[in-house]
Amino acid sequence: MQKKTRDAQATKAKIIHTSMMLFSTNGYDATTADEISKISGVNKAMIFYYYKNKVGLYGAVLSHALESIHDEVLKEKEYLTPLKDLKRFIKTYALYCEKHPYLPALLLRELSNSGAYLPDVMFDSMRKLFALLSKILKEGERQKLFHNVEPMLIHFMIVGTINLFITTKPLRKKSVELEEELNTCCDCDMEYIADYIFNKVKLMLS
Amino acid sequence: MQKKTRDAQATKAKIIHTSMMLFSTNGYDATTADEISKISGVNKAMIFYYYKNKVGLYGAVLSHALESIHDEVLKEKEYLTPLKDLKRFIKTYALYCEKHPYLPALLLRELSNSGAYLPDVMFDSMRKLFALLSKILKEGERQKLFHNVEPMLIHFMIVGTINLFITTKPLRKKSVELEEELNTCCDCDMEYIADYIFNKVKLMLS
Amino acid sequence: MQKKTRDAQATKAKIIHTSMMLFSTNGYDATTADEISKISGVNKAMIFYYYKNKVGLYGAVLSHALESIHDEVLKEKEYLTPLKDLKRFIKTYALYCEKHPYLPALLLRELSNSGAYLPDVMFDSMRKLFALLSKILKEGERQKLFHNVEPMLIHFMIVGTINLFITTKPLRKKSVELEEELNTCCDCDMEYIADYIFNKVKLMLS
Amino acid sequence: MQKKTRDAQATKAKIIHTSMMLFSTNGYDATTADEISKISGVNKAMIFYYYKNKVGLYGAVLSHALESIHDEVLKEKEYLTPLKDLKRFIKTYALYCEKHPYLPALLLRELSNSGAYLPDVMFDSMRKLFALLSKILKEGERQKLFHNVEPMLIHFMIVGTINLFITTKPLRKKSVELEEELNTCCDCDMEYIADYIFNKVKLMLS
DNA sequence: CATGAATGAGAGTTCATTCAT
DNA sequence: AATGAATGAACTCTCATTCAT
Repeated sequence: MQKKTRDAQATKAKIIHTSMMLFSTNGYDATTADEISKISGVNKAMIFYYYKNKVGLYGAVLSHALESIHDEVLKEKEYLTPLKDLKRFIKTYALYCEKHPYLPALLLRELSNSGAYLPDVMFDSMRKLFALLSKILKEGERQKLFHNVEPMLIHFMIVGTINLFITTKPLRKKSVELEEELNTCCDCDMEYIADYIFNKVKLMLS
Repeated sequence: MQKKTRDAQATKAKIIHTSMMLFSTNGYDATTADEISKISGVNKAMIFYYYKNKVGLYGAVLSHALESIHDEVLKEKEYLTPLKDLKRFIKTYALYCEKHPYLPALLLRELSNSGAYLPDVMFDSMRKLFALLSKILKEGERQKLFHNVEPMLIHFMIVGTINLFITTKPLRKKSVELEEELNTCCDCDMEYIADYIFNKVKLMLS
Repeated sequence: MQKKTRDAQATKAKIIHTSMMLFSTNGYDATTADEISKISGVNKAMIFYYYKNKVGLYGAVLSHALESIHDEVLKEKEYLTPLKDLKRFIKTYALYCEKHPYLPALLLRELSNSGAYLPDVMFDSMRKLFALLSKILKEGERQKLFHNVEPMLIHFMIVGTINLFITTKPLRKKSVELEEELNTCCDCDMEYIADYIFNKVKLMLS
Repeated sequence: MQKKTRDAQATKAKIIHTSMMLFSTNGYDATTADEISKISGVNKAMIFYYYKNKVGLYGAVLSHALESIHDEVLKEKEYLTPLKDLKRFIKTYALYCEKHPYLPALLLRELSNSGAYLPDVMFDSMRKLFALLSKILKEGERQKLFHNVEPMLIHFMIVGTINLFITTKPLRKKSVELEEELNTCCDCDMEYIADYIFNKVKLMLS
């Protein structure tokens, strides 16, 4: 009869995790409080008790999802060589996305709205991420290692590729089943992807 | 009061164009028949009269948006050199997206759902697009012009960059206002982008 | 099978009349759209279709209730003698309230809120009513017929008495049943009330 | 965090005073336990701990508000002359209402419901009040001091005027701002009102 | 073809009330 | 006595969809 948890932390965690899953798979609008409640096993009213309203919940979910990105991707305070920094950037972001597959989906969804309702926490994270890469690239340029750098586009190449790679996983599988000739990199693992991207970016900046 | 146009084609066109705008800016769920009706000036019931239901309307909108991609991007039947084909591919896709800015938004939205409800017409177009690039790249590999090609990833680099570039336009503007140091390629034009991408891809495949 | 009325006027009328009854007997908050729908036989959504939201409905109900007050009470354009005008004022207001017993209840309810949310239409009506009496009283004063006039208080005496008389009807009945000695004017009719008030006011202003 | 007062009387008092304020300004339905809790600083559950449910709380609030009316208005056991008694009645009631401005609001609100849910404690107080006036008037009639007395209506004139005067205070101010010509007795003080009413009632009963 | 009225199934949110500590 | 967590029943409002004209 340990059903009545009376444990605020546990309840909040259940709400957040269920919501993150539903928001990223079904989108904001198609995710209902009823569904979150049913799947998480938490009374519907608790969602509003803790997060005020649906928008508040969404913000909390994003905050939670982005929380670790600062620790994992942006933590590196000591800079090495631009090349090593670049490699680390790509690898960390790729692995981070693999570990939090909800993030790319949420990101693309927001962008599909032109970021009209993009919560601040997400906007900030995106900017910091870009600022970090930008700094690395500029330092490389200064050291004559990188040439003809357009940071924004390089950034899009890296994160665009990784995001698409993750969000299209089911589609690529489906595609392969239909026509085996197409090589959709279905079984590639993340390490490989990150290395491949790094090598290509290195080449294109040489 | 004499609004009774009685012109099926005109009515359908109004519905499709209004819907395309609303779907791509607000998303599927947040777009209501009432809104489409009010903005387009077409009676709400007509939407269902012509397109059966909301999903049907969405499919029609996508069909319409993708209609031209076949003519414009995939039409090229005669192949030149792989390099020229690659350049043409990138340029045509970029310009196509600029001409139909709704498309990238709709695409990202669908992908953010892992393409779970991706309409067939869209899935097919995406596959054909990839198949075309794939063919070009393989021919280049056969001719020893391109090396170490992973078509899927190259594809993602190209279309991911272009899609992000278009959908992030408002965000990049906003970002610049906040911090002028960051170069977000705010004033780059599409021709420049396409050329830049082509050159970088050429470099990375050499 | 004449059930589907498809008659906007009839539907609106059903909504308004049912709402007026419920608002005045149960108050704004305790009146639910479900109840209005069930009692009126009109689909719940139609309430919002026609009146946008609950506040809109309430406003419409008030407008409707007050509509006639201008015709009946305020219509008199030609002034006779102050005494005759005063008598007419009291009588018309009293009979109007008897004919629209919802009005006094709605009025008291709004006032119990200090008129914080008093809709404009109601505020205006109240002011016009007072302005009319004020004019009559001042003219009487000018003709030395009335003495020591404090228009606002005279106004309160008249409408306060009538309003209380109408809204306390059930209570007075109940009171009589408990203790027969108290004379609560239970069977007084409106004509008598109006005459009584007029005579007393005449006396007090002499 | 050391808010645990553990002082039942103080807690109850906080609840009652906050509730009285909220009930009279926002009405029964629009007053929520959450709001009472937040404003009073008392934990929400304590409201139900002490007063069982919302109706119980409301009853307690009314009891509290009416408690003093017996002491202040009804206490006079020794009767003087009818005229002096009448004057005292009006004055005491007027001053009492000024001291407890919540009461008139609560009263009007209940009456706007036709007293359907009027708590017994309030009903009794109202009856006792009327009984007192009734007795005074009858005695005056017996002594041939008052003529043509309809006690209920006289009662309504007195309390109706005072109640309206108090509850319409904000409205009268607002009205004056709009149209300065109307004299809404905005700055009249209670003593003046009570005297005016008494004089007018004396005149009308002569 | 076209229109406005009508419908029913939710969706988000609120709130009185209870429970466990 | 006091607290924060939990609950379930409403309630307002929305929206895809259908009907009658």
